[in-house]
Amino acid sequence: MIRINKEVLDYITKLYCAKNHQGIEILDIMSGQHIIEQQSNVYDVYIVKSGLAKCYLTEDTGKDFIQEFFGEGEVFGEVEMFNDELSFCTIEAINQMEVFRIKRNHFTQLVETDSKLNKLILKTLAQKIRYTALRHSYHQSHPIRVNLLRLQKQFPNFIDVIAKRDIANYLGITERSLNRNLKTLNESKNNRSIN
Amino acid sequence: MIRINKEVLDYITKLYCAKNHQGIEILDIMSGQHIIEQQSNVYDVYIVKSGLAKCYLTEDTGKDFIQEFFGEGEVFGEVEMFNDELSFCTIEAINQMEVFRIKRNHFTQLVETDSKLNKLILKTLAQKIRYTALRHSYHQSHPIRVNLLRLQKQFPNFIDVIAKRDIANYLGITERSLNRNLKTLNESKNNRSIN
DNA sequence: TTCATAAAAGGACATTTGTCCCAGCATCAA
DNA sequence: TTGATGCTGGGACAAATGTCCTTTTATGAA
Repeated sequence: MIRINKEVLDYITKLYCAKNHQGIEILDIMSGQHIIEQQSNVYDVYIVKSGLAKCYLTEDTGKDFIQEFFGEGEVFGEVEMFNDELSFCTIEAINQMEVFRIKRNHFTQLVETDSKLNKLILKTLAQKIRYTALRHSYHQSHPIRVNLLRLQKQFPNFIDVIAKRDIANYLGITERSLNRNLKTLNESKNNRSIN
Repeated sequence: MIRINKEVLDYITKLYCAKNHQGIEILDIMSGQHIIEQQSNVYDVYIVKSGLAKCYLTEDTGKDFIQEFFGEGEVFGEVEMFNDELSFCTIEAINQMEVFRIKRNHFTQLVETDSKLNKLILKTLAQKIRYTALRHSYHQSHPIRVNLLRLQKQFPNFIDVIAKRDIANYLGITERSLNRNLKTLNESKNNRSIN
């Protein structure tokens, strides 16, 4: 649900300092701001320094589907770069953020010349494939209630950090359905503590 | 649904010939054979030369979730390699296949030294991220009927090539539900042709 | 404060999907 | 032939989810 990548964060931070900020800038992002817009060109690669963003696609039905929540060290914009296509998702800050920004050409050059970064990016992409596969499979194969319990176990306070609508869009369900399940979860929890 | 990657197929075929088969072998795979097994070590990277495989995860509930169908040029085993983890899915031939097999160490070395292959693999990984994101979003945001129409448009004969059970597992629904939707689709088609 | 707006919660009903089960049909071996 | 087995399609009912709508509770701006 909330992805972080400490390895990348450390490496980019090191690069940022070592090269005396050349080619890498830090941006402040307000909550609600769109860093990347669906169906538009992407000219830079970003790495989350602090704060939280949601990555979502808007369908022709008007429904939003949240792919992931990006925390520290998560990279975005790189998929569009390697594919050389328009962005397939929107990246929106859900609180105050700081991000590293690296221009496309500069990032390409870094990946070509810095073999450690090259490996790190290969690994990062592979991780993205792995965890989205695992998550989608789990969501499809388990009832909503079980998915909520799983989130609760992994991120005990997710319900406070992330808006209900976003949680519903992440699970691919309606808010109504989410509420129903949360209610029955709490009821069964209370019943257990009474008995 | 059925992924192919001509660019990779061409490049690997070229490598296979140029290096006089060194480090790359071709394997014959029978229908039904498991090339990679979930939760086990992966010692090689594979590229589909011909035939079709399904890539699926089996959940603790016993349900299978099909990630994708791999056709010519699709790469697998590389995600596990870059992550250095056990396989998260099973790759099973659904008809007679031929695959290229490259040993892990050799593939690592190729990716490090052959900058064209390096770029190709980066692109391949990025494509996997992109199309799975698009597909899952579409599936979650549209009713089954619309998803079937979409498959029908993209792969007119998918219903003949792929078993019903596999289609259901790909869409994350039961066979019963798949049948119902297929039936109403055909009925509305017949009604249109009558009027 | 007050008003406007958004977020959260849930009632009522329609629709969809899942579960369980059975019938029909083909295949194959005894 | 006969019986066993597996595959497919679909009926009937239960359960889950979506849709629509109302009420309440924050939240923020004027």
